Amino acid sequence: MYRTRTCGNLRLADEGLVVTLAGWVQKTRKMGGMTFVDLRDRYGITQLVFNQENNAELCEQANKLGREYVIQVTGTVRERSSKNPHLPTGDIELIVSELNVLNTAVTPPFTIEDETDGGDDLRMKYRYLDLRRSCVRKNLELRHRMAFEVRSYLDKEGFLEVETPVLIKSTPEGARDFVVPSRMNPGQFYALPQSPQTFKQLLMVSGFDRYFQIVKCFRDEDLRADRQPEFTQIDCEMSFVEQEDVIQTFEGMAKHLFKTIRGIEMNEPFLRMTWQDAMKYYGSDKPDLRFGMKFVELMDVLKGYGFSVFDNAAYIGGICAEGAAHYTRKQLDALTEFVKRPQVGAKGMVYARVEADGNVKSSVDKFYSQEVLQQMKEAFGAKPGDLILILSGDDAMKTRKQLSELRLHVADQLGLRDKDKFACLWVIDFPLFEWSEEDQRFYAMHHPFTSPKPEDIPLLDTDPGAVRANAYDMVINGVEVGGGSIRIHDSQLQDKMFQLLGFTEERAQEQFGFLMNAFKYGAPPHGGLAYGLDRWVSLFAGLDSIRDCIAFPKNNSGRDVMIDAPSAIDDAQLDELCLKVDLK
RNA sequence: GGUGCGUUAGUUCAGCUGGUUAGAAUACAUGCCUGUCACGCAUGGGGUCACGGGUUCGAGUCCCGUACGCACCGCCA
Repeated sequence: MYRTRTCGNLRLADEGLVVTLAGWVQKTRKMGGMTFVDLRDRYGITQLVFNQENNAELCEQANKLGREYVIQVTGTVRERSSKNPHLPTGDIELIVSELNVLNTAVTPPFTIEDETDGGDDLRMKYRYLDLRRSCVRKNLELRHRMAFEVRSYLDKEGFLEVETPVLIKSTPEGARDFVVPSRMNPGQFYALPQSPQTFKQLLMVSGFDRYFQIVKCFRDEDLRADRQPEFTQIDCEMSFVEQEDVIQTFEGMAKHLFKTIRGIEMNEPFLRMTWQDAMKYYGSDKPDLRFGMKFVELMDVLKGYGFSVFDNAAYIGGICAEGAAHYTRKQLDALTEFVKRPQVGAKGMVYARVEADGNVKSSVDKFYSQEVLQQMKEAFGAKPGDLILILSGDDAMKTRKQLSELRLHVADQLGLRDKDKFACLWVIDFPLFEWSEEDQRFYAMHHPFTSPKPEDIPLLDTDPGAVRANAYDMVINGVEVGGGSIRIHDSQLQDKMFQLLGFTEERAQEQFGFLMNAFKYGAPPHGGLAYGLDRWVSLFAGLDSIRDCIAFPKNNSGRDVMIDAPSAIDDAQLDELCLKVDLK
């Protein structure tokens, strides 16, 4: 037996016990006559003591230990004379009587401590060392516990976990596919699933009724802090349900997670907001509701006073930052620079302070009387000490998105995005279609299997852009943690959808014939949802990037810098697959 | 495809308007130290200043390009 206890669980009550521990040398502190060694394993850190007086030879051995040596020690648990309140095991130490070096280690490239000196790049290259750090390990432990609670909740609700294939068929809609060449079918390719969407719908046709799967999905698109090329979804589907049933079931799961993982009881139903309102009041389909700063439209108030920027605008809107009138000219100029960055794209920003006497002082005073400015103040319900920020533009949707960026930026500056505060929201009634100027056609906003709201079905022929979908997203703190829809289960309606999306009958048959055929054999009404596990975990862990809750993530350009993938393959492999690489 | 920031010791960084031998902290090595836990003290080794080109009497520093990293826009049904 390599060990009888772990480095995390010895306490004062264990005093006098003779135990054997095994782990990694975190640090040695040589005091001359005595040496302290911090021994680390997955469970914690235990201090080992070697004393020259007791055993000179052993102490000499301990002095030769390097960082990250793997050792096994046997010794007696003793109460410390000077305790360390920062460690759970800080009341005790191990008086070592036997030391066995199981393996040596070269000096690691960064310190393996919570406050590491290593940069992200280096940590990813040596991820196996990074994962020894307790703060990273804790994220994976949290991930495990969350996945466990998800299974526990869904099992109790009667869901079955069913695995669906990873080698499937490429579809042109949506994200780019990762593809895998087939050796046995030369010139043909599998695609990795962007989601198990069609399979879970087929399972509904098969009568499985309640399905879920914690499953890897793949999208070959550019990455972000919250986007990896392979990511994990909690994918769910239910039969004989309406939107309300799905929302209730998965709001229940969210509450279960908040309760079991974070100890937060959420008794109130989550807020719901239509997509229209989300865009109108927050300029985003995933508004962060931890704070206010709801948009106020100012077309009626500020138009027609000779300020040409506003007079020619298709949209004028603003936000009110409570108590932010202390912003200096320099800070306001920086905000203007922020909105003028190409990533935001506004032309400029107008600001107005509400002063102590209630008067409004704005950057465009010469165009507006105090009377008009007071009307504006009323529109916001602004108080003395508040700061009003206004954007305008000739494209209402674009301007709202810019205002949304500004809102989030100001909230960050004012410290309003508290990671321990959670604002949960359902965004509902998404549009069914999105018009693409570039391709001059409609695309499905969610996916082509999303059903329209029954009352909007007549609009399919007259005004497809106005059709609302039975689709819903769950948004927490401005993060889209999941989304879903009630699906089309009628093959004729599905035909019509493909038609509107510009599919010829042949192509629809070729791409999705298997699903449409299945629907002819008695498809039940069904719908579902998929949660993003990585986003849920990083939200609960308070992380800025989902990378830190993934054991072996990809970097910004989709590379695994540890194993150095992707990589070229040799000619024999290419020949076998009948492939030729032509790097232009 | 685009924008911004960055690349200097094992690591994290400083290095101003170009000017002797490129620094600090930490890590590492050696020695001292019997209650440390960010131990302390002393000494020491450690650099292709990412790469290529240009400007200049002279480039870590200025300019152009490339590569890589991070964040973002486009993209992500």
